[in-house]
Amino acid sequence: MTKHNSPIPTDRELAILGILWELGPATVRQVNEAMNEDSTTGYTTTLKLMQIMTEKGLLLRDDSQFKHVYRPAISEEKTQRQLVGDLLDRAFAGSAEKLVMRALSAKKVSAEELGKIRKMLAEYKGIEL
Amino acid sequence: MTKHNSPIPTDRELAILGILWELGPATVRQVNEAMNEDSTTGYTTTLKLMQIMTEKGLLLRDDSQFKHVYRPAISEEKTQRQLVGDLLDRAFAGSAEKLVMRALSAKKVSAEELGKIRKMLAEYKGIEL
DNA sequence: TAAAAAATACGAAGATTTTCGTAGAGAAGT
DNA sequence: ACTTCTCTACGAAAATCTTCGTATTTTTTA
Repeated sequence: MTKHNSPIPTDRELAILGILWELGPATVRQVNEAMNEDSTTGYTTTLKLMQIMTEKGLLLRDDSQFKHVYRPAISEEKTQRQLVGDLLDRAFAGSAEKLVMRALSAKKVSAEELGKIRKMLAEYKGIEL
Repeated sequence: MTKHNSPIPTDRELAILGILWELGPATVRQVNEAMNEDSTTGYTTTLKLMQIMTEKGLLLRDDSQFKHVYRPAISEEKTQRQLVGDLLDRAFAGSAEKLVMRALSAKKVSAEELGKIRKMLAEYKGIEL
């Protein structure tokens, strides 16, 4: 199994990260309420998860106040790179082309978004040397 | 949590699928040996996993011979679409553009592959309206 | 300031995934 | 035929992930 310097978030962990990416630093209560717009998760469930994530190094906690405030320890960008890199290895034998192709058909991208992607790609200069 | 018509393969399951995509229909022994080029997995572990995958509908089994022969029940393409679609939802709030961007930086794509991707994208006809 | 409300800590149950040992059936070698 | 090797079946341990209940502490409210 692949060993990562920073751990790959699990499913629920990623849900929490997504909420924090959107809200910015937030309390357990805020995260739990955002969570419950979709499914229903007990407050202490969310709390426990966030405590574990803090132990794992996925979140940082400001506990100077009674209501602790959490934020991601790793940037959205890096986490996303990690996740997509992981998927690339595990399901696409490293072929970015195939992954892009599948992404387009998985989601029926609009002509507009397709244009944006083309533009982004045209401007994209490989990795700097 | 999202309910899928065909189940999303777990980590180990995906490893097995990847091997079958590469080898074509194969026995447990063959899969296990391919597996052990990376890590070390006991033979019965691989066997059990493949039996479970068959129950789940991820694999098809030809048991007309003593040595059963397995193959994926779902195409590589569809599985990949499912996986990337799932990641799109879970980590990219549905933005294909961001996912593509991250894929490029996750893997340091060569100039050559970048060219191929641009070409594929230029030829790609979005979903017609 | 006492009762109620809200927050954290923590253990442990439940669910899922992964691994393996053992038993027994079928093939192969001598 | 008999011993050995290989295969499948299957139960269950081990590991991981998710959920929640209870106890305790702090804040708020009446």
